Amino acid sequence: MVDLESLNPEQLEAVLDTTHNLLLLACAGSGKTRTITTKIAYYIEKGILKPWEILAVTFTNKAAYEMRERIDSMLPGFDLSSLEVRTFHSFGAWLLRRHHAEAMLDDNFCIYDDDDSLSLLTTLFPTTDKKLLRGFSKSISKAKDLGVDPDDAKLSEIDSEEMFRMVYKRYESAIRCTGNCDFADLILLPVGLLEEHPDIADRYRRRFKLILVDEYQDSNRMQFRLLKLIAGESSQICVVGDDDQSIYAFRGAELKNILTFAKSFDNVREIKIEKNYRSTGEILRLAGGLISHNKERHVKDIVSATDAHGPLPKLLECADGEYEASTISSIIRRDRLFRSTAIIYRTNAQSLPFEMQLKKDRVPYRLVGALRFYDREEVKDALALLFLLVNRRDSVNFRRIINKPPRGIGPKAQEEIAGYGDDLVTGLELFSSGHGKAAEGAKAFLDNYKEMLESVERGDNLGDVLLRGITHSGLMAMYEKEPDKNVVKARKENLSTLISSLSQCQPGYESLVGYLENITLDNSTLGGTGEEDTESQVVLITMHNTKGLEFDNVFVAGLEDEIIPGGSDVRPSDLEEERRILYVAITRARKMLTLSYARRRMRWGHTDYMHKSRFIADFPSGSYESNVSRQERPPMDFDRLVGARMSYGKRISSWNGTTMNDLRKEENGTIERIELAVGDIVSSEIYGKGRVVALDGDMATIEFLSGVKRLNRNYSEFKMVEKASSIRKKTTFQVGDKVRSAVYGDGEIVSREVKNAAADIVVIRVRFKNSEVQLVEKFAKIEHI
DNA sequence: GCTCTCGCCCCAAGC
DNA sequence: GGGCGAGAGC
Ligand SMILES: Nc1ncnc2c1ncn2[C@@H]1O[C@H](COP(=O)(O)OP(=O)(O)OP(=O)(O)O)[C@@H](O)[C@H]1O
Repeated sequence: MVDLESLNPEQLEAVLDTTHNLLLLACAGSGKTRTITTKIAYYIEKGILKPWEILAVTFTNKAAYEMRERIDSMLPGFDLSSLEVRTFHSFGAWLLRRHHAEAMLDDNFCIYDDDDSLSLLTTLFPTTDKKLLRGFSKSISKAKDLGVDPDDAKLSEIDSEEMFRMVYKRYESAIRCTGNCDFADLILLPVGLLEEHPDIADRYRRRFKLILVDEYQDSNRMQFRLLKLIAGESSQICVVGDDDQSIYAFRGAELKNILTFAKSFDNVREIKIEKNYRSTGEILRLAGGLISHNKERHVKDIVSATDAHGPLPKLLECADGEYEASTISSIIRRDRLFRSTAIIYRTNAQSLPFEMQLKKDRVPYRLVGALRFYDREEVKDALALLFLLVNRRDSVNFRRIINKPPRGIGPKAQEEIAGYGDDLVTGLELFSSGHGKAAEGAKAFLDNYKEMLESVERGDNLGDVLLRGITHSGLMAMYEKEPDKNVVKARKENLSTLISSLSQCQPGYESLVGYLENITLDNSTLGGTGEEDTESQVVLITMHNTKGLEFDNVFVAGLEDEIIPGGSDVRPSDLEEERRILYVAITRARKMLTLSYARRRMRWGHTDYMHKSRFIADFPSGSYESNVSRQERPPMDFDRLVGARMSYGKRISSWNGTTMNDLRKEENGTIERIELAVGDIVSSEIYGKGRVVALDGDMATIEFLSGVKRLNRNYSEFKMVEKASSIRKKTTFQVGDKVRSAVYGDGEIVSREVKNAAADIVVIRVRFKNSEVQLVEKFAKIEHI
């Protein structure tokens, strides 16, 4: 039975309403995803709709998998294979695969990623500045996301470069020649297809009776048009989202879509939820305070539905990036946060110090995204052979692989081959009938190509086909020549991962095409350690990637200007988006939230002096606890600062007008120096509890669980846990004594036994109201009453 | 056409 | 720090 009991009234309404188009505009953690998942399961269980009549669209692949999994577990025994849970792009690919001829694509078209698009541009314009081409590549995808074609008058608003229109035009005709498509085409081409073929559109309109879109605030103009095209008279549309979580403007996301939903569709019912089931009140207060600084938003509250409370969020100031990583790692180890913990940052480049630190400290972790498996050179090379196998017009992959390893077929020869026509394999055959080194190389390449093709058609295991392919082509030998043995090893491991994943596919052509589509759409399907056990590994992830996820413990690192908010051209609208990105990261936390920033950070091989993020000022006062961890900071940072000012010139802009006096004020700041004596038990925010072993002027040597540290008392803050004097003057108890404990309440001593007189280990048993506990007398936190 | 070295410049985030 | 492209020299 699908569980409707635990839903709140609004969620229940959204699940049960079968007659309206629904807009669920609700805050973070309000159970939007849970609602639509339940709705799908409910419709299927009650027989309201068949699985194939439902289409659910998510924003990321991860979200799609999770949603399918949740539905599966709600409906054991149902066959859900015909239920479509996809990202917009994967849905587009699915449509195009079914109607490739009408869309003018190859039977076995593959999808070009951003790199491939850039390669295509490079072959079209070999003499044009690479940086310029990169910009064009971005502009082209932006134009396509907006549905602006090369003849559109508004094109110059996207890219004012004079030659852009011509570049865009030639790119479009070149990609059509390959029979393949790029990411933007996955939305653009289906829109064209359905507009030009009403009969096809009708089929899908009749088929999908319920269409749900998660994270609708991040849909773009073309995705909206696609949604309109597949929404039929009798279909019910249900979109859910949160305008405060719109973080994909850079990809053309338009908040307008969700804010004007009621105008775009008929018979709309809007449901709002302002209750959060995920986080503690403390976390919500901080998050709510932050987002309330955005002007362009629908003001809504975010209040705790469960009234859960927990520790106040913490803000850590760290001397540098490495120190930030080691601090976070030591907190993770100190509090044993190995389960359901994430370290979240703005850019992938920030993951490195965490990877190194966690590896050193033997904390199991999983890196999400980053250098994606299929983006690695050797993997792309090997795949290029396969791409060419399924589509002979794939010029991008042809050029990638034809002269790798070198076989004398340079740019000139490549032009000649391309001159024979779009079918590059036929071109290569014609070329190979000539003479010379290049023709010989072409023959060798063709032999391998044909051998691979035949073995796929024969039904050989696909992994074996690839292994033979990369061996005969000389790719493998080429990688082995690399002088750095570690690189060789890593490459071989990656190739072997690739081969073994391929060998698990069904043999044959069709299955190969499917495999290739899958890996382009979802880069995360392979790679990493292979262990998908996120629950017991610390997850390293970007803010964008965490959308829709949740963790008990969240560290948000790198809260510095020029990281978040990033970039230097801070337009107000960008700033609001940056604030939303941080808001998304913060609202992933269920119980514990720790924010951190570094005062200096290594970037591009030199040290930058950072200023803490301006967003920190947006947090309500008292909503977080700033420990200001100054331990490692040399007392006089100013000399270095002045040096930096002179040598780095404009880079000092990152100080954003902070004056020396501000710094000094901060420097004299809030350290409260407490009296210490040898033997005292103190606690430090960074290192946890420790025992003072020596005092020497300003320096205190303290033994922490993680090791002995020598700290300057002017720059380190401690809390007294237990004075040594009070430890010595410890109380003893007698059987029958009435005692009080902060944890257990009042109780009575029932036994007392000296276990080891020399070490002063005396075990007492105390009976409290609800329990009986055994304690070591000298450590017991109880007192006489 | 291949390979090695020098010097440049680091703008993201995602499908 | 490092990846990458330009250009020299083979
Ligand atoms: N009615 C409810 N009772 C108890 N827990 C709930 C309820 N609704 C949702 N939750 C829990 O709240 C958490 C957040 O739910 P969910 O991920 O569906 O929210 P969301 O609105 O999609 O969040 P976000 O927009 O931040 O990604 C989940 O752990 C979910 O199980």
